[in-house]
Amino acid sequence: MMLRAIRASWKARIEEELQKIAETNGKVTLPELIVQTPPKVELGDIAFPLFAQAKILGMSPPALANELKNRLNTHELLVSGPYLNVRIDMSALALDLAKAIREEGDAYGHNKTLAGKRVMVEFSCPNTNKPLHLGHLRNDSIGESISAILKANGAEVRKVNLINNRGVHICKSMLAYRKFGNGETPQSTGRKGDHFVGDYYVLYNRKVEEDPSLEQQAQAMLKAWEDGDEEVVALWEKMNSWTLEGLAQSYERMRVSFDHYYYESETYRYGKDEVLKGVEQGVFYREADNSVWVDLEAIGLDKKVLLRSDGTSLYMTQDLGTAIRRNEDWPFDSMIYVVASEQQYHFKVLFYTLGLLGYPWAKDLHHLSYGMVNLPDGKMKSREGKVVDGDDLVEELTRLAKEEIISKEREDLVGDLEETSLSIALGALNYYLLQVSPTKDMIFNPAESISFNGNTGPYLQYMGARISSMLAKYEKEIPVSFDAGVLTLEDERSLVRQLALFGEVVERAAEGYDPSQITAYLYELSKTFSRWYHDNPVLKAPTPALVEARVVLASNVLQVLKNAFALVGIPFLAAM
RNA sequence: GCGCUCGUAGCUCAGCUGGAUAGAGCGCCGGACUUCGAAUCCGUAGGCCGAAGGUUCGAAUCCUUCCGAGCGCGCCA
Repeated sequence: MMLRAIRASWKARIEEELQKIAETNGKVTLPELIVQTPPKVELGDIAFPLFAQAKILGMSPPALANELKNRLNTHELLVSGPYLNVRIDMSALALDLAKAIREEGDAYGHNKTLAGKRVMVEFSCPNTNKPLHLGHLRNDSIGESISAILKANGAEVRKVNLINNRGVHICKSMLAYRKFGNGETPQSTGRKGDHFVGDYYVLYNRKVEEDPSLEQQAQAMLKAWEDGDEEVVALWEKMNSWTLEGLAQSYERMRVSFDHYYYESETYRYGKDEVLKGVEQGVFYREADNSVWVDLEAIGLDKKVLLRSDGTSLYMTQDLGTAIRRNEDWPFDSMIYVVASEQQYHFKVLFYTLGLLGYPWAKDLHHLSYGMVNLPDGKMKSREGKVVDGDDLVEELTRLAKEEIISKEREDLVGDLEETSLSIALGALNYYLLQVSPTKDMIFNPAESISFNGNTGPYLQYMGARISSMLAKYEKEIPVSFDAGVLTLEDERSLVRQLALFGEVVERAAEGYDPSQITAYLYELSKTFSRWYHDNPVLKAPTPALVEARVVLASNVLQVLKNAFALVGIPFLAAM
């Protein structure tokens, strides 16, 4: 029986007993028991605070706790002040746990709460006028992680990327290139395509300060693009492909992938018909100047325009259309937009407006809003080129990881030096970005992010590598049956308990759309393990029974580390 | 001005959705490698949880007000 079932059964037992006490006191209903985990292992494994029940029964909580313990009369219960705690039979749990982990393997900790649900996750959504920067990296980390977490909860997930390849900002880099490019190409300069195009975007922003007329020229270029001007469209296609090639390389290196791409150059046409239908349905209204509006008073907001007076569409219009189109392409039960918090208003309006149009799935749309990434000395400014470039950052982290491996003389141990260094870099980066709750703004401290010591991704990877290395020295198969009764240390108890809790953490992470639940869990588990492993021999434990039991425990920790790594983009390494 | 989000150790962050003495990492100081990998482990110091009220047996967590920060509030995307 696993921890959850054990808790439920104790809860039922104690509630039943409470009910008996209540009846003798002439009371009928008591509030449901709260189930908690005690802060320290010495206090047991399950805690039931009795404040509310004691109050109704007119007893002090400690008295009630003692009364319950006496009535139930088992050594597993202990009273700690106002709490009635259970110290469960850890060896039984350890056996069940080992069996479950052995049978489920990479799927241990997964569940079926979202089985049969189709969830679309949109993330990344880069512009084609510049390379990925740190902000995109946070977006990508969260997008990949939440997708993995939802899958682990049984959902069928479709990851989609919407490429913003259209608009006046795209024309700015095109304009600068046409004026100052001299026919250079990524090939001729050896510059990665997205950076090449990005350079011209920065150049535009510099030049426009001297020559404000560039603004109008960019607008004119956009008009020409929309009118299908051959020369402009050709330039657009050329520069777009440069950027997209560069982005594809970055995604591959950062292990980010998508099931489907949408392009704004197509989606920008969507939505107009839907808005017009809304006018017919009477959920939107038309002003005298012919513009179309939606009234948002019902959700405490003002009014929002959906079609311009000249009949052309807006950002909101196309997002309406795109959402509808996507649901036709791949009917989903819910959809998650991983987009920075600055667009909260937009999504609030979008979801509400889709509801007005009568789409039942509108209530299942979710904006996974995440905070800004700032630098210790302030904001990033992409127009000024004051950004932490994604490729550069990964490059630098990889270089430092490589140096570390070399200085420790582990080149032979790790096999592929490049690959291992990159894995460590990505582990460091993803962990750094995901350990912060998504809703919060965060400060990215370059000096700190490249540290591989302390509460970092590489620390976790190192634990995985050490366990792997130790188990490789164990000559025999990992035992299938063992005597769990010899695992008597508090840390061993704590490890078993934490491993058993993993599934609930996976659920919580999905419910809250919060990968930081997983990173926090990982650190706790690793910390407990490393202390235990530091203090206690495994292969050289004093008795064969203890060796077996500890080997099983270590291999269980290893499996759970791997499973959790997969949810937060930390590559597993058998050696590093 | 209005709306949303957020104020926790010097710095960067947790805090299991209202419960036990508020925890980590970094940094500081001090310990542990003839021992399964020291990218490790252990210890010391460091807090009026932005402030004041309120609800509650019980508040970092919920409510109100104030202070401070970020982001929104275009027929831009």
